[in-house]
Amino acid sequence: MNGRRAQAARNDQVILEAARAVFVADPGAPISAVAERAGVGISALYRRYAGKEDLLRRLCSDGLDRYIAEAEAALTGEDDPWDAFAGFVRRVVETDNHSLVINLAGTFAPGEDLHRASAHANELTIRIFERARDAGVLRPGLAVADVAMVFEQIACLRLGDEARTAEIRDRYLTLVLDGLRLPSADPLPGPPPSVEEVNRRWRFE
Amino acid sequence: MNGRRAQAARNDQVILEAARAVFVADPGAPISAVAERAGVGISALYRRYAGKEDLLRRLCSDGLDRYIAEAEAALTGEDDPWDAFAGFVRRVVETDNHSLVINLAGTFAPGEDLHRASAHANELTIRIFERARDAGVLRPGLAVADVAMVFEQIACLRLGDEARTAEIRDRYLTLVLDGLRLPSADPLPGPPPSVEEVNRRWRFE
DNA sequence: CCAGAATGGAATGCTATGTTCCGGTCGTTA
DNA sequence: TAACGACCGGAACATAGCATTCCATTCTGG
Repeated sequence: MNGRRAQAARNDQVILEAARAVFVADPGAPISAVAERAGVGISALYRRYAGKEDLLRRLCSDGLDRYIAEAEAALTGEDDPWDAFAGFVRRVVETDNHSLVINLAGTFAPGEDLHRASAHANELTIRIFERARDAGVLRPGLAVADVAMVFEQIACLRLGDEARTAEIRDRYLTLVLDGLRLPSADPLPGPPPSVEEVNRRWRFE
Repeated sequence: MNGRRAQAARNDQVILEAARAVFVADPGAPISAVAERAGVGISALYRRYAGKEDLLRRLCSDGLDRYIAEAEAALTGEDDPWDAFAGFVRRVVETDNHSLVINLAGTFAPGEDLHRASAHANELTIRIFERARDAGVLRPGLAVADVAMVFEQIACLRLGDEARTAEIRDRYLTLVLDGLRLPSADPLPGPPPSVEEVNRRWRFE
């Protein structure tokens, strides 16, 4: 149970969590900040990842997995289409998932697996969105990609420490969700973002 | 009309505009990017500003002046409290003023004049806000500092080129403003940001 | 025609940061 | 129990990016 092997396994976790925390707070943070936060040396990082880009890819991949898990939960665990939609959005915001994925997009070359995961995430989001739309609880004229933009505009809010930031985000997310749940209101101005527009920020190479 | 003197005067403008454009797009941009965009050499910059920080201060100061001008226009030129409020917010977003001020905050030491201007801007914002609130057109529980957070969450939206970005921002600003104009709705959750919280991001030294 | 303002852009010095390397620690196993 | 090696901390190294300086050159106002 104890021993070098066990510490190494624990470090796997500790390092991932530290990396997540650090890069969510500052996407341009140096590798050394991750090591410091994890309470390990830099070697412990390079033993596990080929380089910074490799770590970033891994974080992003994990982030997508969480997103997918939330989306699946929303599709299977909730009956009311609006509650499923709003709950999903709220949970993604709470876990700060979008901060991570957005901030890191473009800083590394995504692999084939990331593409697939991304496509899957997209598809699930569409299902959640269309279920709500078909139920007639959404403001007219909304598109799936609007959801991504909502994530983005909420994720950029920061105020003081983590707890206060969560509070503030909840505040404005409520505001925005109220604005989305208006079947009788006028459509929003301008063409909605297209999925292609939203995806363009990734570095495809 | 022509000549070295005239070119220099023209360059004053060209450089300021280039700097504004460059730093709005990327707050961490190098000085050389400004020179390139302005089509001048680096010397032309250093002849006018003592250093990067000096230029940033100047940009920020100009930004505040524009903000103040918009605020005063809203207070004197418009009768309806809601129209004054919404129009003001819209114009500030359109000129991308907040992007600049927010992005640059904390990267330089503000001088006494900036403090004064900032206080003035704040005061005008309060007047616009309270006029709308007292007219009963605002959602209950809103605070002045909520306006700053709205600027922030809209300013972080980017999509493709400048024109498309403006469209998208207009789209979500409409969404948010709709959410603010709901006198009968429930108050938003959580304590609103305080002015002090919002100002904390400045580097006071 | 010339003193000097204005400029372009290369040269300089520095900082931040990714990556490598080495000496040390301590389970593990023969 | 003795040596082996996985694992680790962190200093050392190499480099890229950037603010700032410097100087040769251009052009003009008197």
